[in-house]
Amino acid sequence: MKMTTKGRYAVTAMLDIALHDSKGSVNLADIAKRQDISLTYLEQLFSKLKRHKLVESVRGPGGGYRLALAADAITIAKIIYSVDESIDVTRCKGKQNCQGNLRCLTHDLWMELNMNISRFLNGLTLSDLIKRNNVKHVSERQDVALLQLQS
Amino acid sequence: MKMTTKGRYAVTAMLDIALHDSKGSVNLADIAKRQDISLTYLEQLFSKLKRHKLVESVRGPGGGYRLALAADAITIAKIIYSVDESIDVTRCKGKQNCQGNLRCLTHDLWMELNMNISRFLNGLTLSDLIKRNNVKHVSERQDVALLQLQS
DNA sequence: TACATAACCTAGTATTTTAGTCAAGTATTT
DNA sequence: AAATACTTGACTAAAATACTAGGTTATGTA
Repeated sequence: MKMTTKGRYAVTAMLDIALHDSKGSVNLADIAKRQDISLTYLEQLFSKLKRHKLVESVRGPGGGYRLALAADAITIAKIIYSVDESIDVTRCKGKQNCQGNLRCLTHDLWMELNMNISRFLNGLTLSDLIKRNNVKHVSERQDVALLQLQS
Repeated sequence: MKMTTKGRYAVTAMLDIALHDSKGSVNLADIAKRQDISLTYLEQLFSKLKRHKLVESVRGPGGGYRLALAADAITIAKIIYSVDESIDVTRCKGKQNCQGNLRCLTHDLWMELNMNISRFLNGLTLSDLIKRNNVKHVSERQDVALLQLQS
């Protein structure tokens, strides 16, 4: 699998929006501060998230991003897929040409692992995460920190 | 997670030994040919596998490597861990210092994914893989190919 | 209308990781 | 002694990652 900061940041940022979308839209500068992610890097990620129709943008003052779907319709798998292009652990991308033009000895093993990971990430949505106590606590801590920063 | 050719090659090579250990020991040159892996690269991997006591080496002519444990006692997780050092998807390596010195918003999510992957890879041994029909078929094909190469 | 705000876009780049190679060993069997 | 096979460590090209810089465009507000 390819599990990089790109995927981690994307999930974190999407979760941040889900937690703060009471105000209509959330701007990237706030997410950047709350989550300690570079603003310009976030912009790149959101260009992909928008292309995959997971968010909608509102331009101009007071604008920002909001979820394009309900939080319980956005799975973690979709988010990671949108920015990382793939969550594949095989070398051949499932094409079975890992040894010459045939399957390598462990091809099916990696395919199984793929399925296992996919099942987990597909079965988990943003709304599932929001409900969790640890997420609530961390989010509250971040909100307080941002307020102190601005005062 | 870090799932690279290192881990994939290691599992493939270990499986190759498990499939051919009737002769006492298997030398790396044969594995390299059967599995299309660079010999010197394999040497590096086996130095780690030996250090982690998954294989034993037999030096001198006719030597090679053999499993240090029964095939049903060697899990895929152990093999990957031996060469890749970790199958972790968090950024903080589980240390909870992903945001300053505190947990980031998605820390627990990645820990859960870690557990999920670990459960799968820990529950699967070399002997499980040997029993599979697709592994048998690919292995037979590789043996025939090696014989033709040598004649 | 001007201006501030925030999304949007295109390059470029430093750093890290990966996937190896190369060379010079050491140990063991025949 | 000679052949075979494992051992070790340093080195490297190429790719991927994680950014930064510097702009443009759209839109709401004074």
